[in-house]
Amino acid sequence: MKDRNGAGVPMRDFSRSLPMALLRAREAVMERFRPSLRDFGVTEQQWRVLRALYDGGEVETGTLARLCCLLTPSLSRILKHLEATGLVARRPAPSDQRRTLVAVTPAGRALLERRAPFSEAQYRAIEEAFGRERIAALYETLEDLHNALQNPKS
Amino acid sequence: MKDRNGAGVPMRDFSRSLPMALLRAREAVMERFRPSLRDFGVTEQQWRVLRALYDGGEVETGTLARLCCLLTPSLSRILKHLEATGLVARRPAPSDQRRTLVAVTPAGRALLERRAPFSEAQYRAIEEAFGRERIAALYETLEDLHNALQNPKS
DNA sequence: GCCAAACTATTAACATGTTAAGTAATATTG
DNA sequence: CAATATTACTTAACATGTTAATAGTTTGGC
Repeated sequence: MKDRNGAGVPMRDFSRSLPMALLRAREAVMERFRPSLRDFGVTEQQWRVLRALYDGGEVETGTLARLCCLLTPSLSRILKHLEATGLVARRPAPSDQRRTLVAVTPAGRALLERRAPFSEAQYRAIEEAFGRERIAALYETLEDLHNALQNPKS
Repeated sequence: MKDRNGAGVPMRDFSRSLPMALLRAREAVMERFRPSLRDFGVTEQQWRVLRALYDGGEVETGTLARLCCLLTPSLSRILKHLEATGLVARRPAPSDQRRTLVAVTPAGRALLERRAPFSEAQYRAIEEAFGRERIAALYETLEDLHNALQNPKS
């Protein structure tokens, strides 16, 4: 009898909280990456931004926020910091002065390339501990879940 | 050729970031719960604390932090807030004055019971959108991942 | 061209995440 | 039992999460 209150709606078991389960798993993963982030003097979010900019040229702030799963007020502060430390560069978009284009600088790229091996080593350790195929399946499940919730049946 | 830098360590595709994948999925889930949290005037973390206290009596601060996946400095501030608003009560443990015991108050319990139905409704919607069995399987995978990373082969 | 509406980025305010330092109580050791 | 180490919690400082408000641009009707 989980319903200790008599209100008619039994309280879900705390262990069956989907946000908690996702958070716990994420924390377990992040524990592996935090040491090298700390060693290189960047936060998790700052790294996400640099990482998203590595592949190519300039990206609009709004797009960057979606890519990094950051809200624009957070990204605004992060970019201010990254610009101050010379890791990214910003300029207004020529065609639309409202938009800002962001790009990684050579210094930012150098930082990315120095830390990448440490990150990859942890990925190998994680895949060894949990199984390469299970990790791949998890990626797919998580993406499916995201899509299922993002696009309601309309 | 992903290795655009010549450094010998190709950069992992950004879409294959496990922390990002877990975060994106979690954000998609949380979007469903944020409206009612906001309506009831509690943050996600405050709710986690109340939720963890619902089942029973007094819980030590350190235990509560582990249960809620919060760091103790964060929990310290959250408890101060919850105590000030009368949703929880704290007292020093009789046997060890260093420890603090936390319990939910009747007001806190009332809040829990008022919001619970809204939360459950979202769980039903999520299960309908994604599948009850797939959700159950995901819980298990996430717990396995947590355990695999928590307990290294020693 | 003018004005209201929509859009983009930023700032503000409060809450939390993260690491380091501090404080008080208890446990250990010599 | 006194000096020391350890433990539990808190505080501090800086970075980010979250929501609301603001400022500068652009767009669309008229």
